[in-house]
Amino acid sequence: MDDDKKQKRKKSLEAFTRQGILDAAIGLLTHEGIHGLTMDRVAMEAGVAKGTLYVYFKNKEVILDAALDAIFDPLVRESLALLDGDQGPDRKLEGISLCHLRFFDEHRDLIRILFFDRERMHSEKNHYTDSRYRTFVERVADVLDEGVRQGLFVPFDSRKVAAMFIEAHMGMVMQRIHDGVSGDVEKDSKQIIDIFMKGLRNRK
Amino acid sequence: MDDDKKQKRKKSLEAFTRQGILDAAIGLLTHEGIHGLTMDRVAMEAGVAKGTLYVYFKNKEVILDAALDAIFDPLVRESLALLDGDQGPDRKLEGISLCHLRFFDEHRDLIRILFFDRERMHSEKNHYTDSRYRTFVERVADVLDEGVRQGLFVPFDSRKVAAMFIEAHMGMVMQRIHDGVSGDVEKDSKQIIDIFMKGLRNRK
Amino acid sequence: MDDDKKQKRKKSLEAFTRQGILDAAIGLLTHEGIHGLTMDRVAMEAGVAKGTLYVYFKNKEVILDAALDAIFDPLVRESLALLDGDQGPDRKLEGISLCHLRFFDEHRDLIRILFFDRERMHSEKNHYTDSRYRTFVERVADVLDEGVRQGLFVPFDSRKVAAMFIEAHMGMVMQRIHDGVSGDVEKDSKQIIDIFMKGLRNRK
Amino acid sequence: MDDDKKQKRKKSLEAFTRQGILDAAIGLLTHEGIHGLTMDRVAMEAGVAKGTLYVYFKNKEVILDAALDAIFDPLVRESLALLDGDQGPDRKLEGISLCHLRFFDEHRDLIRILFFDRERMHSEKNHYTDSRYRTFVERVADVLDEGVRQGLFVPFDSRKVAAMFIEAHMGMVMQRIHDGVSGDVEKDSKQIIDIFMKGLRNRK
DNA sequence: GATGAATGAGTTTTCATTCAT
DNA sequence: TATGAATGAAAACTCATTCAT
Repeated sequence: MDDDKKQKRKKSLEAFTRQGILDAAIGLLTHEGIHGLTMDRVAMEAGVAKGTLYVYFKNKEVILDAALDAIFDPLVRESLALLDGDQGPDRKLEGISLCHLRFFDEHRDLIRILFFDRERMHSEKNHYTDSRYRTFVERVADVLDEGVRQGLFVPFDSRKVAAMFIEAHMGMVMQRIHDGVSGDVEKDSKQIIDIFMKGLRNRK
Repeated sequence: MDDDKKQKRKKSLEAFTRQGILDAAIGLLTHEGIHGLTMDRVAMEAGVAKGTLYVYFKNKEVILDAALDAIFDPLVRESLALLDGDQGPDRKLEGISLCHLRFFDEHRDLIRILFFDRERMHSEKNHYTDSRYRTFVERVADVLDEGVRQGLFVPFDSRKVAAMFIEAHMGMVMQRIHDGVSGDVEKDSKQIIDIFMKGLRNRK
Repeated sequence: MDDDKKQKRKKSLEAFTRQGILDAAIGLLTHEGIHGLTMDRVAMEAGVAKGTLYVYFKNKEVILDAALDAIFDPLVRESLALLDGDQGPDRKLEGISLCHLRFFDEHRDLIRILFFDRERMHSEKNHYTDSRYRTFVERVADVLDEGVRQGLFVPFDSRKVAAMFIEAHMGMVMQRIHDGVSGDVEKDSKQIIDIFMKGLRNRK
Repeated sequence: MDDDKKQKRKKSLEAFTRQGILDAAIGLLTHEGIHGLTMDRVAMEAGVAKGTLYVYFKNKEVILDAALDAIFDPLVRESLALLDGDQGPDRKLEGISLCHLRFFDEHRDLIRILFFDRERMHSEKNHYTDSRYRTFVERVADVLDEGVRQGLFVPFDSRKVAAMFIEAHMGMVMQRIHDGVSGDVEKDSKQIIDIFMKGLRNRK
């Protein structure tokens, strides 16, 4: 029992340090960008020695991946909750649209990380990295398919359209950032939804 | 006349080396990505000494910029020709759509460069870099505005929609690449156009 | 207590490496001049990796500065001790004279470093560098002023004369080096003091 | 005779180019300092090709030397004229003092070059460089000796005192520059002369 | 003689990773 | 487990000099 306790304590302590490192990485990533993420800075920010990083993570790549996962976790979580919900496909898409626009509106620093992620994503060696994005496309495609099945939409290659839908949001976000506009997310979301709904809707 | 000839020869020789360096940079960029673009590699690939690079280009940044310009030149050229043409807005958008899909279909390696460019684009220090993209957005927005003026489209924030339109293509391209599908660009282009046309069309 | 010991050991070890680097820099500086001071050479001479230099010093500039400080530290220390002493102004000047001549007699290699320092000193960007020299001029000027106040000297622009006094020593040192004479510092010092005392003395 | 003319023409042309290169080097040296003197810049400034520099001068070192000679030529010339004149030793020293102070007052940019020269001067490999300075010391020493012979001064090691005398001027100049004072050279010259005259004067 | 394209050794700096303690 | 001193490969950039034309 004592051993059990000890082990538990140890584990929680371990998790604590691990999380501290991750938090440091996330902070660096969001506030200073990809180039701010050096092992030195992470260690310093996390308040541990450089060597310790390698106790918890195999190498920088792994830290980066974990950090990206953690960063986008809220968005992914909210999106999946929506997609798994019991609303109709159209309402689900609206929800997705809104939460994406909101997320990047609040975390505009993340945009350049997202694009960095894309860069890695499409490099041969990092094929595995795109899992986040891929699953998301699949899930959105599922919703579209459901819409088609319900006779709401005309038939189409749902994954391609899903990708378009998602990227269209990125275009909107970038334009918003460029314009320096932050508020009124709803209107912009409505614009996107409007186009895609009209564009896909099955008119009897 | 002799002098004229000489000068011509010299100039062409100069241009030759310059082009060789640029070609090396382009090759590296497309096949190995941004991180493959080191001055050492460029020099090696171009078959010149490292110092020679600095005779023709002030620094790495300039080479990178020139390479990106050269890479996207055909696309930019074709796009602008279309946009400047005298077709109706709808035909122009169709043309743009098709030539983008075709370009990235043939140069799929370039996708990750494009995203890298995006990354730079949104980093504070390189604000100016996005000129390529920005002007393109503006031009597409102009076409959309023309469509609105002609009563073809309902009114909307043309720049936001333009950004969406362009990005939707990127989504489509990425999905095509993921699917390993290359042919049948027309169909996919039609899909995009279909959505946006229906989505924006003024229904009397 | 164990911890205390450990920390002490660690600190001394750290100081050891740091000093080793500094010694290497000093050696290079004195024996090969400014142009011998490359990071490669310093690392090699200190028996550490190049990267290690940057663990202990931010950049080359800092190493150079630290090395110059270390080199001139004995002279500065002795001079300031003299200047802060409670002897009369005339005895203080004699002391300064003697210790300067002695110092450069023993470290004649350093002369050219001194001049390098001067060179930096008067280059626009390194205005701040001359602090070593400037404070010294000020201090000597203070002594001269004291002499004036005591009625020992006639009034004059003390800082200008201080600069002259110091530089006159440099002239003497250079001439001694040229002549290949090393001994009999006292006599030469007396010569300088003689001129300046007679030159400045208030005759009744 | 034709050949003779041709040769003359050639020679004068040659001298012309040579001088142009030298002028460029001098301009660079005075306005941008030692570090501004790159072969590229010299060639550009002189309006010749880089290779041409090597037709007229063996290497950079030679250009530098020639440039320094040219820069200090007016000062050297005036000084030697004074020293060779038929005034008394005291008047000669006064003249030297004044023309030095004036020279550096007008060409304060040159100070840092002078010190750079010093640095080279005392580096083993460039022993020969100090000839300018050495001869000057010798000449001043001659004047001092003359003064001793005339019973004007007490006996002393004239070369050491000559070096002191010259360096004292450098100290004065540096202090003047530091103070940002430019005018009233005469007063400062008088100060130096006053000290050395009283210091060396034979009082019956 | 004049050119200027090309060179390449040499310089500073960064940073992920290792390893003895 | 945790440390952090040490590493060294890799990167960008400079510039005096050479040499074919």
